[in-house]
Amino acid sequence: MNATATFSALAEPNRFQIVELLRQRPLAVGQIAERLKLQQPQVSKHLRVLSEAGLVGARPVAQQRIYALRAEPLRELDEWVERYRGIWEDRMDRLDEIVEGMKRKERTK
Amino acid sequence: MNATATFSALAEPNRFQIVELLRQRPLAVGQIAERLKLQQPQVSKHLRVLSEAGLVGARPVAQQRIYALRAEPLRELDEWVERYRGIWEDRMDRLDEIVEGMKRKERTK
DNA sequence: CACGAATATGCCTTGACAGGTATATTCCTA
DNA sequence: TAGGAATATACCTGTCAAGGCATATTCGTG
Repeated sequence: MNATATFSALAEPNRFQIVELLRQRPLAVGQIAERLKLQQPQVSKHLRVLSEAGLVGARPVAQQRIYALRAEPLRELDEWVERYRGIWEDRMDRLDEIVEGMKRKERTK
Repeated sequence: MNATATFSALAEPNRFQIVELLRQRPLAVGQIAERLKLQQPQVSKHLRVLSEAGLVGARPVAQQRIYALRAEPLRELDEWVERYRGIWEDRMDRLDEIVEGMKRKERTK
């Protein structure tokens, strides 16, 4: 589970847009380019990155390649963020208590 | 909800590590540097980025600054990925059907 | 109030990456 | 099988971000 790979793929705005677009349904490269008003080569490059991150997969149809989302990285992302649920289900900001604890000399190290 | 900002903050491995570390409990800058074997200035810089992304907050205690996770971006991330649940709860790979649909000439445009 | 501890900031260098454009590749069809 | 459509790749260029290091800043304490 390489989380940072997923993050770094989604950090680029155009790639993020592509993923959002593919959430609705699979699309060919040209269709993506058209809808996002991007040039075809850049779309291909972004798809490459997304593909290497496992976020999309392609299927050839004639000269077209239909790209679709792949579940795994997203599921892993879901599992990752789930481990942080406590942070906002707890009343968070345990900061105060912790800070108090720290004032008692280096218990913290 | 600027998702790409969150992604781009978490895309950097050291920052990701910092977040993982802070999940357990808030820490001072020096403690983070020590545990991750990073130099203090870099830690400060990373914390700055995380802070601007809203992922962490600081609280001064003497000359120290105690950093802790902040819930909001993580919750938003959770909400975002939730919208993708269908992708893996469905049997995914609607690819096949869609592809078939596409073969019927440009219904897709 | 000088000193030291903890942290932030500034500057420099280097590497990664995104866009632009041209071109290669693949595959259908007349 | 030549031509064109759809897509991938190569190359160049500019930008930006991360690390290293020096230094500024803040604050408690003797």
